[in-house]
Amino acid sequence: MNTKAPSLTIGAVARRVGVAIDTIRYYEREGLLPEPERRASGYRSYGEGAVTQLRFIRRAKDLGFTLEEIRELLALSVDRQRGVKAVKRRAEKRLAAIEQRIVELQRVRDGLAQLVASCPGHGKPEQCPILRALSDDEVAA
Amino acid sequence: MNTKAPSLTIGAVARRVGVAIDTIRYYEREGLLPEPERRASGYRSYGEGAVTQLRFIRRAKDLGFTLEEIRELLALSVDRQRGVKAVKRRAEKRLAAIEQRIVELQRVRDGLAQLVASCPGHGKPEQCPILRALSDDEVAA
DNA sequence: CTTGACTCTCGACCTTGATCCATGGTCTAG
DNA sequence: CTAGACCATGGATCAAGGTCGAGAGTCAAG
Repeated sequence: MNTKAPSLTIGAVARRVGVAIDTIRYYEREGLLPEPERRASGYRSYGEGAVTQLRFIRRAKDLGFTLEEIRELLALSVDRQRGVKAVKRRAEKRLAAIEQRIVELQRVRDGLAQLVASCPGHGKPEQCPILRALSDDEVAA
Repeated sequence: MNTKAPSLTIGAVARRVGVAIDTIRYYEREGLLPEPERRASGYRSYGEGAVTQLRFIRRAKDLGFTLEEIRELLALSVDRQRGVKAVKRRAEKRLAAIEQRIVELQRVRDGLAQLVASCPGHGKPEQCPILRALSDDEVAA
């Protein structure tokens, strides 16, 4: 297996994940990343787990989760003491929120798709369905 | 048709559109709304067009456009002929981004749903699939 | 040992999209 | 006329999510 302790510097982690060093320290301050080990010099010393967790954060962020939401997601793994049941409940809550978000996005997508489909892509602005839909308030006048 | 000049105060516009007065002034500063007429007193005086345009901005914002993008859309909508085509392209781009986001969210949802389904909701933390997935790397991709 | 790259902390600053405040003028109903 | 809404400006503040710089210590190569 793997018996060696990798011990990456903050810069190495940053390069691996493709994120700024300052961002890593920022996440640490914000409680999204655990405080890492320190060398005698005070340098932060990370293992592979930190890389994984950081990637998780970036992916979640790319999906539109706020840092606060990500903090919650990560809290699931900290919940060990509070039991599997609590973890499962939180996961279910998260799942429901994600599904809700998908539904909302789909609604937006459908509306926009319809507009795009009905726009010829030329002609006068007054006849562009996209512009009309955006500005019309169906006051019928 | 309509021969009277409506002349709405900023507050009236705000109430109609459902937006804060400060937000209207903010949009004006940011160039999303044209500078309105002024009464002798200095009060801003708006016509129905401003209401329409403000609604446009809010709708576009709800569709996920940034204010910067909306500024562009507004500029384009004034541009006859070429404008419509550009507007459609922007809308298509936005649509693609939204669809991409939905797909990614669905992937996350499926993963999380699977975890939730496979977790008994009791037992030892080490055996909870949710915790294992979050703490280990989720190589599953 | 020296150089250059790297890291530390702390605090200031940035962007977006607003929102709030102070101070003071305006408008309208009674 | 007067009270109570309403509006004006300029600047401060907010929240999120970072980003940057100063000043100082550390590390690895030559």
